[in-house]
Amino acid sequence: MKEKVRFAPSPTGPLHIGGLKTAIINYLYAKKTNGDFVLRIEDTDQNRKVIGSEEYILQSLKWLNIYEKKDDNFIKQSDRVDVYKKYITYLIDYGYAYYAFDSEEDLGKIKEKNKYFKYNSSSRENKNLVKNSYTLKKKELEELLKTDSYVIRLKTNADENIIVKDLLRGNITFSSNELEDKVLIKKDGMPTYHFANVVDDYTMGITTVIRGEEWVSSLPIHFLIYQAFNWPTPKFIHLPLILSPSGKGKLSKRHAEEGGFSVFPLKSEKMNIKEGLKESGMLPEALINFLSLLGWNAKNDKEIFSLGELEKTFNIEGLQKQGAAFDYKKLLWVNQQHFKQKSVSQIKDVYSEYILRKKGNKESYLDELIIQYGEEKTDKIISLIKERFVTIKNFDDEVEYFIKSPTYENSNKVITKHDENKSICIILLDKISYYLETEKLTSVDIKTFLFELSTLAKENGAKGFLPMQIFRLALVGDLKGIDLIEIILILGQENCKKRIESLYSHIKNY
RNA sequence: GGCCCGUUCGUCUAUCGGCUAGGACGUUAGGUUUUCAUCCUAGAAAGAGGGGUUCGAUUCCCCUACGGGCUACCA
Repeated sequence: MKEKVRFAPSPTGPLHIGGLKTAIINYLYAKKTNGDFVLRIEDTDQNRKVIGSEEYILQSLKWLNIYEKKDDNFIKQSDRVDVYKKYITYLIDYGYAYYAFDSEEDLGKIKEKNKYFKYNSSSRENKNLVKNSYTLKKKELEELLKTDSYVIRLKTNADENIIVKDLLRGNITFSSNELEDKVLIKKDGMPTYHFANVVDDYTMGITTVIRGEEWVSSLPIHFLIYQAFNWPTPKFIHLPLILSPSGKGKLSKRHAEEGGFSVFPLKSEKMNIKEGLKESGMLPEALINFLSLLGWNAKNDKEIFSLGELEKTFNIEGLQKQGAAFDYKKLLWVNQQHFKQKSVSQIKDVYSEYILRKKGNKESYLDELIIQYGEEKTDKIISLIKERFVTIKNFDDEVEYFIKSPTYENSNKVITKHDENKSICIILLDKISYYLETEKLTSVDIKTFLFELSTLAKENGAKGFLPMQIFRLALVGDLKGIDLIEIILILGQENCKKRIESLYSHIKNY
């Protein structure tokens, strides 16, 4: 039978890496088994809905390149209320579910008196405690049903062992006495997660349910619903949770807001996330790579995978049982590795998209480079700097000194106010200036010249690398950046001359 | 508190009873690079504790401890 899996987020906020990981594993499982991957929006709680988050989820998955909405791969629970109504009728008619009229206040009071109160076989028929199909007289019941102010609960039996198989964890045994008669249909007529989930998974033909570990405890409830309908259960895989970077507790929405663990920014009346992983410069393929390896491994030492490689290599056997802490530094490293594999034109695409999202395409250093240096030289620059990227944010830093004349705030790193030091620096700057006037720049030529300068510096009691430092300082404004000779060649004679003069006048005023 | 799940370097993990416990991130020390980044080499760093089973347990079983999840008319 063809496999079919689903990713079923609720639109209550941004997609953060926990949800992302579940989505990715579902996707990989579908790919590996040649099955289908569908999205289901679980929006049965109208109160917690955050406007914009459904669109947000769609965008995130599209950005990751693992899902695009079509007619046959998308479902929304709020559109299916009639379906749930139809199925709940069956459960009522056959005695698997019943009406209950206890208000939330009533139940609160009961729990206040008895901390260990459970709404199940132990209390269901207690007339002094609860109001439901079992405790009310027929007439009373019919009257109350007219008010529409009731919930429908699942009827659980006493003293049963419920054994459910999880593909990762094996058989898990629950005692029905520990369960409660969970609400299936809420007072507002909407189904709860438990009910909608089972009905949907069955009617959609889901073969394997892959979801987070937080659902293990409601597994027996779901199992009982399948049993009541006499439906076959799908296979279950409960993925370990992603822990907060400290390793304590699962990653929460709070972390998403504070730590940038969501995909995009999201602004709504309920939350304001300013920066997502995308804005922080992550590549989608790197994020997928990193998240897949958080709780899964290919039983070898390979760390860097393309999406295609993951699709081929993924298997259930490599899935981990214990929770894994989110390690931002390792994500950065994975991101860097992916950048190294990018071509120049890919880098340009990534940057353009990044800057468009960030600044609405204003202040694009890529555009600026092309204006100042032309396509060919721009490509040359990118090929030289891309090795150095950890995130796409590095683009601006690496390129800035090609675009703007440097300020010399950091000149004291090389040139001190000591007369001796200052005077040799001035001599060297003079030499460089003269050289730039007279010589034509070629790589070999510059090398020879720098070697001569080095000798000169040493003769004057300075370090041999001082000329390089001064030259770099003049061009870059700091002791950083790509190979000096490359910088000289890219900037060209005129630019170099200007910057040398500029540094010259700067230190004269020391 | 109850129920369920889990437990190998700081972190992610390998090991399917033979271990001098391997790799990766991070970290430390060197080296390459005129600089920064990269890169290279080396180092420190772990099977929670106690019982079994076994010739032999990180590996299998039990107990304890610790961590996590759930305990809503939220998902």
